Amino acid sequence: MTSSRGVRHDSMRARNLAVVLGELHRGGPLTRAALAELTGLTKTTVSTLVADLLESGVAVESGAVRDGERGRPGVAVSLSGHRVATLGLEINVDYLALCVVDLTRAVRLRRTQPVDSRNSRPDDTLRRLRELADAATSEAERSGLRIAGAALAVPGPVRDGLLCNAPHLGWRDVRVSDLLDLLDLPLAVENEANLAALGELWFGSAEPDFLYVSGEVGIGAGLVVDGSVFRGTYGLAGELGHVVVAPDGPACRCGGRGCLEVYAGQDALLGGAASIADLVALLEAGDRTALAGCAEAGRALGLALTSAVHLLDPGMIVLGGVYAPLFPWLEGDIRATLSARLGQMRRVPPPLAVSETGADAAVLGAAGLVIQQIIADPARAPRLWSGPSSGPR
Amino acid sequence: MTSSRGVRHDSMRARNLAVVLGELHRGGPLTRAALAELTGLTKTTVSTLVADLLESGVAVESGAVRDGERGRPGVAVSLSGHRVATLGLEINVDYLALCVVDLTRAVRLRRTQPVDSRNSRPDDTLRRLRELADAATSEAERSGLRIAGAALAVPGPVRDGLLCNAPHLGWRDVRVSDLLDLLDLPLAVENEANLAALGELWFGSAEPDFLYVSGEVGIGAGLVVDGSVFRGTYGLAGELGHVVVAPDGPACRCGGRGCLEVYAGQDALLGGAASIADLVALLEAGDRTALAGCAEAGRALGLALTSAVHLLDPGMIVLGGVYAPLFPWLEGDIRATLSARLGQMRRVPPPLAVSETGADAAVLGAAGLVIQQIIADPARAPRLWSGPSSGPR
DNA sequence: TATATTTAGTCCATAATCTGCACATAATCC
DNA sequence: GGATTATGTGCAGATTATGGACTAAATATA
Repeated sequence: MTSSRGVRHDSMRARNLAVVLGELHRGGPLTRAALAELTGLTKTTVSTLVADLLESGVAVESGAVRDGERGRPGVAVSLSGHRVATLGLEINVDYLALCVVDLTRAVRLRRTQPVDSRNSRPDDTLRRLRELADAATSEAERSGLRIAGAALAVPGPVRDGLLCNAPHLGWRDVRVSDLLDLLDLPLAVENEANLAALGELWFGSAEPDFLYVSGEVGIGAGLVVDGSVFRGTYGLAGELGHVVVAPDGPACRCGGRGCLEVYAGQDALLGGAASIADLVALLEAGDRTALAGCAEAGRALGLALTSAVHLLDPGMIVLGGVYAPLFPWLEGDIRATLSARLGQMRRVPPPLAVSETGADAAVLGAAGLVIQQIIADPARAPRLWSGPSSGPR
Repeated sequence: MTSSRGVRHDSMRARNLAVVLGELHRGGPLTRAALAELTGLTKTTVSTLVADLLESGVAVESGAVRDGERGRPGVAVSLSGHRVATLGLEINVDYLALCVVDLTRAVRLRRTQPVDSRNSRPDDTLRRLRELADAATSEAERSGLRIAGAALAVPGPVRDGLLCNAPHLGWRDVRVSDLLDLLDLPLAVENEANLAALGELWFGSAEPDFLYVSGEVGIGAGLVVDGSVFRGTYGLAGELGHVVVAPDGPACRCGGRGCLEVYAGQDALLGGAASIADLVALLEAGDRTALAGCAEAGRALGLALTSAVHLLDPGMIVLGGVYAPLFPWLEGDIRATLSARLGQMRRVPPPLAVSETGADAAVLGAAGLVIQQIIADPARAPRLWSGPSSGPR
């Protein structure tokens, strides 16, 4: 809907560069001939584009390829993980996390630092995060990687780079990007649940359509449709935690009543247990109270997900965060509720699965997002085209 | 996420043609100089592109333009409504409808035929619709319009051109497009609520972000974000009617319990009244039962919309269909419920408004959708470039 | 083993399209 | 009436992709 600019020769080339890079990213190593076939460009054009990619170190030739067919073998070209990398950052309630991911989406570095940021001052937390990031950047550069961009996951909705409201941190309207721009990198800021969903997309199940349910202190969800996140109008979509489960239920800290979070948030789940690990131990031991709590949470999740399925139409549902270890005790009730309530509307309810990424889904998704941006428009990535000329020739 | 093809010279030109056309569509009459400014193309390029548009009759020059500034006045160029038009079609439970809309989105023709299609045979209904469409096409062509494409609104979810399930018609898995392709036009098929939302976008409030709530026998909703409809994974998104309002409420025909439709569907609203007009009369007369029914429906809508706001993050909420005439009696309860429940999460709840389009929002949206497709890619519109050569030169 | 066939990748002349500048045009300003 | 300013067009030149010829390197076949 927004105005778009005309295409000139240089943007045509930039686009074709992106198309070639995109195919390399999707299809693993490919010969120039295969790239020509896939993109519809001629072999000549592909050759010149590939030459640019090779020169910049974004791609490498990885030896001859035998198709088992006759004819001259092609030279496989693939993305190079040796030169370009991105930085994923996360601020959460009780830890800071970071990772460095290369162009092939291989994780090159991870760091987690336990920091209790409940009711913290944003400046302090951000300074600490910057120190972490600086150290990681140096380390990455020592191994020949150039950090081309960064993204930050925060536990709350983000609108135009402004963290609107992070209740568990006690932050409100924090312009996070300003405070971190000393990193001298383009920095994207995004909701933790959305980035965790992307983490699951690129580092987990690899299904292109699903709803990632992030069970933390709060409950968020990130919907991925055809490989990209649905953000809604203001980036506030996916607040599964406050979907109405019981109109006259107990009050929720959001001001409503009977929200999902009241029944299935981390605090509700824990009950008497001190931690999720403890809770799992209790469940394994067959503790009545713990089992009943989980069953109630499962039913509540089933109800909220019923509404979510009707409104969002996810391809599948992936449970992550604290729900991952509790999955065996939640699965049955969620599935039963969904099946009963979706009844006539769908032949089968969306499949239900556990997240395949660990606790660091969000940082991974953050780093992966920047990779995606680079693949989508390599010509605009600032640190890609080093040297005297400032872009692909 | 899906593979995309390389850009060649002809696609560069096609894209620029679309960009220019898009600006004309958004910005009313514009001079070539203004177009050059807006698109970033040179005046020369714009001139040649505009020449193509003028020659094909898609655009017209509409006289000199005085900016009040000095300098040579420009010639205003605008979309022409005299040559290209599209056809909007709708099959609903108790009527067939149709409209012809020209490139400027002016409505050139409307037809509605009351037909009770409850438990009908698809073939019969489609044959009747085709007769209507043929007649309208002839009439449009007599006034010099060329129908360049059509879209059809149906009361049920659509997936890949297949009408999956229209409970009120009693249809299931009907390949609607096949049965209508005798029209010899490209035909898109889409859910009634989604198209009604687009109708509201283009022929109503013109806000770029909103959730259109379509109250009919069933309750659907179409979310528009930045001028385009959100469809979910399989095109089933927006089923507001089956969002859970009361987990243990009365059974719904969908198999669930306590769905919104049970409280606020047309049947529930009508209560004893014979029609919506009757109901309005009762409400105006202060009938206790009718008022109580509306209040309950309003509260239920408020609850379902609370969940919808959390999950979809609409810019505003527009009530259409039978809710339009009942708006005065629903507004208060909906607003109160939303405000109370969204409390801490948002500074203000999304604005609530009545639809500005009448009952024919869906047909209008259907015709408008085809217009949008033409604007977005004029080079590919089959009937645009008539004459010996089969495309822009 | 020699030759034909097939496929990969490069070279170069050609074609399509946009740009940049010069220029004619048409209005206002003084 | 001349200076100024802005619009729109013509033409040479730049950029990029194409298409066919050509080289390269493998297998198939005689």
